[in-house]
Amino acid sequence: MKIATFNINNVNKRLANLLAWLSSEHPDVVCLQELKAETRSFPLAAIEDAGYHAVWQGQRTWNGVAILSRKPPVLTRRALPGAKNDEQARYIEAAVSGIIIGCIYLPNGNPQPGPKFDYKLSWFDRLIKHARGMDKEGLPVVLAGDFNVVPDLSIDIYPTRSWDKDALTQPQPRARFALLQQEGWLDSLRAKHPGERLYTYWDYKRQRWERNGGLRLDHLLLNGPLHKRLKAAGVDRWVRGEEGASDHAPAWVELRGKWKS
DNA sequence: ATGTCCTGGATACCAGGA
Repeated sequence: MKIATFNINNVNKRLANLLAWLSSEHPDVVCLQELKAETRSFPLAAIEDAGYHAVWQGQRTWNGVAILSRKPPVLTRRALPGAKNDEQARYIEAAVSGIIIGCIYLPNGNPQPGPKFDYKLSWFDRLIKHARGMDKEGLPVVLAGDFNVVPDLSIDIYPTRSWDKDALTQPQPRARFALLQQEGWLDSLRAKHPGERLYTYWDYKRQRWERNGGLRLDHLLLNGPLHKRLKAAGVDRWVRGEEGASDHAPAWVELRGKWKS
């Protein structure tokens, strides 16, 4: 069972890229971020034609998240709990094949310091709290998405000082990511590729893709009940090199065990 | 500081977000 996360950076603008990747890699479940489409503008017909069911939460202009699945996902949430007036479409959750899939688009947080960075940190705190609650219930959970965090500055970003003041590299969000790991959420790409430079995002600016100036921002975290099932993990880098590509590439995990309905 | 890509609102570019 292959579960992937892909910041598509406008699902309608890059629909051809998405469909090409789906037909080539055949993920069973896909978490999408940055749909940049209103709920009614989600390209459901094309996604169904490609063999997927979907649940999604759209928003005009910004954000937007979706979960695609070869078997019908059972929607469990369309927002992250813990805030009364958070209108931003950054979280959707569904059960697929006995696994809870949390699809995450964590706030970018720039510029920092400032209110956007504060929002990033409070959103992250809400995520940690919700993750604890789900873990306590003993269900297998995958938290997959664009966390907008570079976990380890020595290996998850190309050698540079350019991002030193950026919200993606600050100690506060990195400490929160580390806390999730301490609480049993396995960083599956890192677990399968210790010591290896892995990137999932390359800025459009300054030929970052051509120079492999990447950052690892997209993560798939597994709670305890899934650790033993982790078979493989990787990044579909080729997607970033296609015409009209998103600035992110898909990241994925392969889990052992039957794909059950 | 720069660079890219895209949207939206006010135009016939520019601000803003990522």
